[in-house]
Amino acid sequence: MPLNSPQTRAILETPAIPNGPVDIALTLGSGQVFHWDQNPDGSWSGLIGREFFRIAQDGPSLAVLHGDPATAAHHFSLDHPLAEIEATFPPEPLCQSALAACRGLRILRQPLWECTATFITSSMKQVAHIRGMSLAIRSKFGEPVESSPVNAYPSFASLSRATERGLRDCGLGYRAANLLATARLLDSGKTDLGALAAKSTPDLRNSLQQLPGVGVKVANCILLFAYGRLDAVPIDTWIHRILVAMRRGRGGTPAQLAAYARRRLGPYGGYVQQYLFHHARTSRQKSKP
DNA sequence: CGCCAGGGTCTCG
DNA sequence: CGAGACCATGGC
Repeated sequence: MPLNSPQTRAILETPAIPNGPVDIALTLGSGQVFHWDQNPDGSWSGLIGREFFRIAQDGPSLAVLHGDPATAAHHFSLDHPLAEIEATFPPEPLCQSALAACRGLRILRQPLWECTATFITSSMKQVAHIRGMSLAIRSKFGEPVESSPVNAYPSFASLSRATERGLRDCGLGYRAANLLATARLLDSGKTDLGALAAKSTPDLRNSLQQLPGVGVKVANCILLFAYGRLDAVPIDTWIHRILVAMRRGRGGTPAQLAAYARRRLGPYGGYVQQYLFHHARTSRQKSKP
């Protein structure tokens, strides 16, 4: 069945064109989210929360073949003004080449708990490993979703009833205790991730860092990928190296590099960071400087 | 085998 | 505040 047939094609109510293009492969493959699968026909299957979606690239926009188009448009942030965002990219060659390579990559709006949990498991793990842990946790603790091969990510209430051993069996290692402790803290009601959204970015960052397993880097990932704080810049090993290169080899303390990133990457620093991260990871040559 | 991966936490100056 | 040790796991 061709993607363009009227029967299988559901055009988004809100065209993406006015806000710039969206590239689904770049967006889903850039290490923000870890459970989507590409089908033989090129379309992508995955869950947004507890709903199953099948989505294909359709020119500069998306064709939602299964699922609610409005939910997809919100998740893929089709309202982000991409042309305006691109215009804020710094003139540095590193930033401009990343921009040229990643046009259409959008920062997703992920469910708060799901994003928090997956990035708690992400520390000192490669992207492929994070995906493996996400799928294992979904399979072992998550609930099945109609027509989806992948289970929904388990709620914190559900995970709070898990055991550290059960989570270690999903490959989490020492991260298992952190994920379990955070699930139980949220289940106690002492912290409400949704209510935290009213806070300023610095206050929200501090609140997130109270969760076991959430330091400044993971907090910035949650700020960027779930709370839509587009100026938040997660500094992992890749971005650290890039920032040092932009400073012509001059290193510095984490606080100094964070200040430099905030000053140099601008109001959409999270976007710049994501383009730099994905471009560096996908264009690494066999020879390194 | 050694090294690295989207780090956090604790301890000690 | 800043630096170091330690924490598991898997791929290359």
